[in-house]
Amino acid sequence: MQESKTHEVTVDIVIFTIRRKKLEVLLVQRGHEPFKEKWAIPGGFIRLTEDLEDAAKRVLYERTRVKNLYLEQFHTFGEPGRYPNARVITVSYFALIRSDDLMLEADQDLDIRNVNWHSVYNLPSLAFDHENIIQTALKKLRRRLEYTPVAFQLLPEKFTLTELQKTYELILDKELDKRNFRKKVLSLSILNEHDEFSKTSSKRPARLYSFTENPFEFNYM
Amino acid sequence: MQESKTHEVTVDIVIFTIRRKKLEVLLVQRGHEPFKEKWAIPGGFIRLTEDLEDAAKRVLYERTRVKNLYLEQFHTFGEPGRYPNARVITVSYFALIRSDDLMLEADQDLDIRNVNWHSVYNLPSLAFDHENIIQTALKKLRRRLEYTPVAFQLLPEKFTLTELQKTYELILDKELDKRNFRKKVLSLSILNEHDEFSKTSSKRPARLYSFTENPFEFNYM
DNA sequence: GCAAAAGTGTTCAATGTACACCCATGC
DNA sequence: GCATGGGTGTACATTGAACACTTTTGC
Repeated sequence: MQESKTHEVTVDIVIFTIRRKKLEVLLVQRGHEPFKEKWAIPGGFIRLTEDLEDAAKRVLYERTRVKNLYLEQFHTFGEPGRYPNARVITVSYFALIRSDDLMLEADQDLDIRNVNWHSVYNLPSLAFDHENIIQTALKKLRRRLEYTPVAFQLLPEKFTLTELQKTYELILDKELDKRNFRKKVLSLSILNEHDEFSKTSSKRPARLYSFTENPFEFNYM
Repeated sequence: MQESKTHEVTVDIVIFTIRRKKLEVLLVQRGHEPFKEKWAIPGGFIRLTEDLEDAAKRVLYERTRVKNLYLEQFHTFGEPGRYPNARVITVSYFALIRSDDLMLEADQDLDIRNVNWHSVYNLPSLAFDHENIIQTALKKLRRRLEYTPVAFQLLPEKFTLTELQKTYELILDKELDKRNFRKKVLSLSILNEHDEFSKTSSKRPARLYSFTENPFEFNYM
């Protein structure tokens, strides 16, 4: 048998956010071969004494300066041909990041020259098998949405029901009925109703809600 | 950063079957340290040019002489402390194997001295984090059962509805209503009704059914 | 006062759940 | 003829899906 020590192991992360009323993923433009100048999802090698999830958090932090977000391992990709001239196995995670956390980004001395958000429904040509990884992440995210109200991870602390519905619609890529959606989500007893109203819309103010649960209790596997 | 090449990568497989009217998993008793004499799930190193799933199939074949069964990657475990004195990341699969395929086992010159089936609800003390891996596999299997009639993978080509129901009950660890179960499963249009009847029971013969679909089309992710 | 988004209920269909008795056979 | 597992249907509750108008505010 060949020695196992010639494998390399990375984490790659599909980072989703809602931005400009679209579901977007964070991509990095590669500065070197292979796939120079192609876009790729953020990733990095796992340190020897580092937990997989910690490695994912670290890579994420390096790219976005965001901590404590929703992170879920969804698949490990390791076809021998997926990486040119090396055997690289990648443990893949997807992350959900709130748009208001993202606002902090500009305050940091982050090098964002070659980092950009792209609509998940209109991706550029991607390096490696990253197209497949993103599509797989999206499928898993949609399925996860059936079980847990994970969309809250993409919203600010307080949000309107319309914002919540739009988030579902962007993830599922289909329109939902407003009355049915509200009835359903209110019946789940996961929302706090506030006496505050959104003034961002220039029309009738919308009631604000927040989420009742600890977001990290959604740990189905 | 430390060099990634000191990681070792394995596949581990939780192999389920229905045996002696129980849901059982295949365990191997370790012959050497660490965890000498403890039971463990089958596993092995991934070869450098080998796909992850092919590695899982190979390990499975080495242990059971069974090919072409249901195999699904469910999680990758890599806590730094999970393996003593080494960093071993394991890509874990669960497999479903038919009891009639298993009958072939005795015909082979397989070394089964330190291999045995154990009820998943009554496991011995296990090596490494394998207890956790098995429990995680069971959760995933149960969830998968909600989507796909994957229990067919555990049954012979032709089976009775009672056998199918028992399989569901063993996986879910709860009793199901006979009339509701039959109504549901017959409404799915996934069964061929045969004019043959089971004679194994010493009472009224039960009609035999088979599965209509290619079992490997259930490739949700 | 009108444009725009917020907010609100009912009807119907489909699905899930609870529940008990007769049937065909082997012995 | 009786013990054993096979086989069957109905009533009710829950959930999901379709569908349109009034309210509140900014301008």
